[in-house]
Amino acid sequence: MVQPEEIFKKLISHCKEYGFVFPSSEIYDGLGAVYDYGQYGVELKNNIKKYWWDSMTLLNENVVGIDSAIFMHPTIWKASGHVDAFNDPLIDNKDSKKRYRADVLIEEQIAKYDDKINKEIEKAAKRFGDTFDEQKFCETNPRVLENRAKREELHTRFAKALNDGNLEELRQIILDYEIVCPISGTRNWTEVRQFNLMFSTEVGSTADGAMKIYLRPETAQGIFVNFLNVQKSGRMKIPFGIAQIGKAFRNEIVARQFIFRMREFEQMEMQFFVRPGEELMWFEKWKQTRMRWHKALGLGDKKYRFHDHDKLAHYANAATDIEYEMPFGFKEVEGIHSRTDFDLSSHEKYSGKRIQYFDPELNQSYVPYVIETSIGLDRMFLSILAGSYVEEQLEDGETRVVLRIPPMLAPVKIAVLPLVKKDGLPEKAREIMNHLKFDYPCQYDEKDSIGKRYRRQDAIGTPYCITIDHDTLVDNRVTIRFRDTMEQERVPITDLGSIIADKISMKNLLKQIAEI
RNA sequence: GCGAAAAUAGCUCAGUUGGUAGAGCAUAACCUUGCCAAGGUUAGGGUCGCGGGUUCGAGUCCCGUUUUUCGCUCCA
Repeated sequence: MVQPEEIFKKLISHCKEYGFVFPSSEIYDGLGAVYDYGQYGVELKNNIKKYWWDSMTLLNENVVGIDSAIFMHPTIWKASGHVDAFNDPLIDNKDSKKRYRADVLIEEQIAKYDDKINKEIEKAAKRFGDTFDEQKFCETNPRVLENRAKREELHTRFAKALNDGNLEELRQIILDYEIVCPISGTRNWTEVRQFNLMFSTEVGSTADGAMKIYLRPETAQGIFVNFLNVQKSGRMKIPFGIAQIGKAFRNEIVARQFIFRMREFEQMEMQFFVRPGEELMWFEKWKQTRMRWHKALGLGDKKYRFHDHDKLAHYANAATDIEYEMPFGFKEVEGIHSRTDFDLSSHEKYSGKRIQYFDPELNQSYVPYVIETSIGLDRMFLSILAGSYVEEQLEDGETRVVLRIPPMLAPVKIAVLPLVKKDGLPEKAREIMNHLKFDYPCQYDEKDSIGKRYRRQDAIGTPYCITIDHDTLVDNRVTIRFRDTMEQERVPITDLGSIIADKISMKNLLKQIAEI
């Protein structure tokens, strides 16, 4: 029994060896958590995009697409909450391995001085009864004075460090005041780090005129800020959706597990705008629709599950993940969130523009509620490879490595193989390929034995191999060999199109999810 | 970010107490063969992740660093 962990390692090797995924900048030692897609990877990825895009825009009359810029006005990220939510100075205790906000630790220390002072005052108040003069006591009692001075000194230092954004000073304060970890009780601290999720850059050439902008950490905001544009120019009526595929960037501190968590990644998002009060009904509807989309690929229904969120984000009133069983456990591939009117309202507030929809049936205006479906394209890619990669034991004891990629997503659909590279077979093969290549991604191969060529195609997931032999020259029939069963069938060349077209047609896949 | 492990050819790996860099598969050419990783001949490909140190001498020992995997942590 091969461990899932082993399979994952093999899958990563396979991705590199067969041109699906390469580490970025590899000849310069690589760049952490960034990957490039190779010649077959990009085809698979494009096919996944097409499946998603068509399922959104073709199957739903009321869903349209956009492609917004990665650069956006910086205020957008204030409105979305991304700027404020991630500006905390954090510090780790190496013994307990717990992470704290450095400013909170210091504030707690300040509170301790306050406690000490208050205790002195309470004690004195009990002792002196009605004659107790708190102000005078505080001005004369040495212990109170000492604690007050220390508190004041700490507070001044702390305020200055915060103001200057001086992270080293924050750490020094924690060391100087001998602040310990509440759990381990030790002072074994790491550096203080500012966790900023967003990558920033500058627009404008000179330091004076330069404006700090961020690479988008999600594609959703590009849809929200274009809500009015699309609604008005497309004469869209609620409910309707806007779909988008694009890159997003997050400066993850821990980015790992191959392409599962990358710093640069691609999202496929659809924001569906609905009447307030109807959002949970639509949430449920999209939950089912999206799960159907996943399961239609045929990787196995048991590999998918919902994970409903108990703790909801500040903007959501319902949320679930669609998880896929990766070699390293069930992991989120897609998120479906009921985002309420948080985003549009926030943009109304920050932009000063009225972002509302006049509903003729209700005869009133409102800020629409939003159901978001957001899928990580790279994770989807990984789930398909993980679900397709098989090391198969053959009857003769040999093993073959085969990628059982759903045929409509496979990077190469057909391999055209002359049985031998002489006697006019290559010429005949070329002739057949020249007919097929306009409709299907084909690959021609005449090197090595036929068996070896079949295995090479198995390794990149090509569903159909067509072999041209000596008889072909006479009867115009070829052997078609099927990837998954290894079975062969002899068919007329003229039938090839009809045999293959059906099986790799995206249309049939879409029909599957539309009809239910 | 903390801790652990690893890094040698495109891939998987070997490399003896420190003494001139290896295999299998893959790639390319030719011969032979022809339906599931065939055989033969030949060729290309590695400053052993990078930088220091110890040593007469380092792939091998020590330190640092980068990258990857795993555990913990984080993921609005």
